[in-house]
Amino acid sequence: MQAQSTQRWARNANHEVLAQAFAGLDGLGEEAVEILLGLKALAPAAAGQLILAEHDFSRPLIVVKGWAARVRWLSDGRRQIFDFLLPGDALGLGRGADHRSPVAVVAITAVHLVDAQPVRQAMQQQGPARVEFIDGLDEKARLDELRLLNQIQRLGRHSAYERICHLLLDLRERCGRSDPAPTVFEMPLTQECLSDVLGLSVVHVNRVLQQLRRDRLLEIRGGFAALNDLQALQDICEFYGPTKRELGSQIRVVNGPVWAGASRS
Amino acid sequence: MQAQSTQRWARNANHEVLAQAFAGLDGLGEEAVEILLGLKALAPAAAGQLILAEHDFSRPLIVVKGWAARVRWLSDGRRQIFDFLLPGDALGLGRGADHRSPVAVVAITAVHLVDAQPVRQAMQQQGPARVEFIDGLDEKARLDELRLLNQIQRLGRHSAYERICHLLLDLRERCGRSDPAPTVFEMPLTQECLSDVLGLSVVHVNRVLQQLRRDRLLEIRGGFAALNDLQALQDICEFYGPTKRELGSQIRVVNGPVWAGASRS
DNA sequence: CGAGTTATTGATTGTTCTCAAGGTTAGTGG
DNA sequence: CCACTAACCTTGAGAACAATCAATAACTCG
Repeated sequence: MQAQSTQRWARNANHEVLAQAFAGLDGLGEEAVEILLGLKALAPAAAGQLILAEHDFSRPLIVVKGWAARVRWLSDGRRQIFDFLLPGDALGLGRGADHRSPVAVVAITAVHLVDAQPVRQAMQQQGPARVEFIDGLDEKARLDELRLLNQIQRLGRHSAYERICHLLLDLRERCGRSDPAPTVFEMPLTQECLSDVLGLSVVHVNRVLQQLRRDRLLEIRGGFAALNDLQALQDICEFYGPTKRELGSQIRVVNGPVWAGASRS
Repeated sequence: MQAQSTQRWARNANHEVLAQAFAGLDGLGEEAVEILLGLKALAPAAAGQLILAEHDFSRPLIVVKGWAARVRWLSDGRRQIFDFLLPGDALGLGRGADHRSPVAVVAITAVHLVDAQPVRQAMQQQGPARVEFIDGLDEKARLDELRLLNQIQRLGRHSAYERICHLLLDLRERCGRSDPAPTVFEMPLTQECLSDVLGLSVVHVNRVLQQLRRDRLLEIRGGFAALNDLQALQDICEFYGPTKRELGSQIRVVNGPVWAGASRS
């Protein structure tokens, strides 16, 4: 009974969400989609619950609903959030031997998960789904890396003001799957969460948010974020999402020196 | 003649360095090693030269000698270094379609590179080397991600003093392949470089380095770093390298709440 | 309504940045 | 061998940004 109902639930889930874990529907064929639709839901994690502890073996999972955070604690209580897992983000789908997670994963809102073990199995066997999954994960891994790189840029070289703009532009792209992404979207992060992603104190986040509100750039209230002036926001923090695909020329291996005088810090 | 001499150079290169690009020799068989030994050297990049521009298509490369940095510039000249490429680190070996690099790559010292295109080809064909390369890259990707996560922790929640300790412990593990890694190792980064990885000003890096020297913890001079008290350094910044494999229990998907009162920021 | 979480405010302290100058070192050509 | 140059490192003073401490207000949910 229970197993059946959770399975039915997964079947009813929008399979587009699951396909996001492989960077979209494009590359997935009949068999792969069938595997995804067969994935079984796990018991939902309530807000605040630990989904995976640091150093634990990670089981393959895909988030279908809710927000989770990848996080680490220092011994004195300082906390760093590395990034967020949103619907369509996966965990532990690497193809190597079982490994331990370098970070903990915690539910921010209630989080619905499906067990992605069948996907891993399909990737270890021959079949059309194997290559599709591997390629999809590869593309997804590129997006994940880009997100970590953007996070490093925020923390390393952005002011508090810029950090908040940059993060919210980033989240906007991930929240709104519509095209163009909406300027108002659901964003359940508290100021405490924001402070832990952005490496700031809660108090300072609060003050900078007020400043941004006064500047009529963005507003966070009641679990929603509203970006009022996208162009201004982008100019402030030089945000370029994964869609920045203009520029760039031919393959170039070695050019002139570029190092000198480049630092402003 | 030229092609022959560059090829001979690559053949003479320690093939253990190349195998590092796949997380070591363990998983590599006869065929894979043969492919690695056949890789052709490219013209070396001088210190300061651009190896790959941001948004350019990246060609598969492996560093066999020297240090490079993955870096981005903001329009006002601020610079962020994301991480370093050391001998045995690869670039553009993802298996997906050709893609543009999200960051620039710049030589810090003179850098010797080999063209890893044959590796990519081997990964697209059937054969024993295919799986070995894919598995090796997978493991390597995990180490790369760990490095980015550590970098985020440094920038987000560490003081300047802790950042420097943490980075140097990290670099030590990567520089000394011997076991245990030596306490003195070659480390060609200038204080300007350090400031751009660590999100600090050059002046402040200089002052904190002096403090660390006075505290007899570490010393950087003449292209070498000396870590005088590993235990103290590790205690200061809670550094855990990729070898931290103790702890951790069984697979655990959902536990009690852990969120409350966790923030110290 | 009441308890707990989340947001806001003020005052103060501290870390880190900026600007500006001087010193050191290593390499180069005469 | 020495003057010269260009990186690189060091130092001081002042300012800006963000953290901390402490308290109060607003919201949320049962």
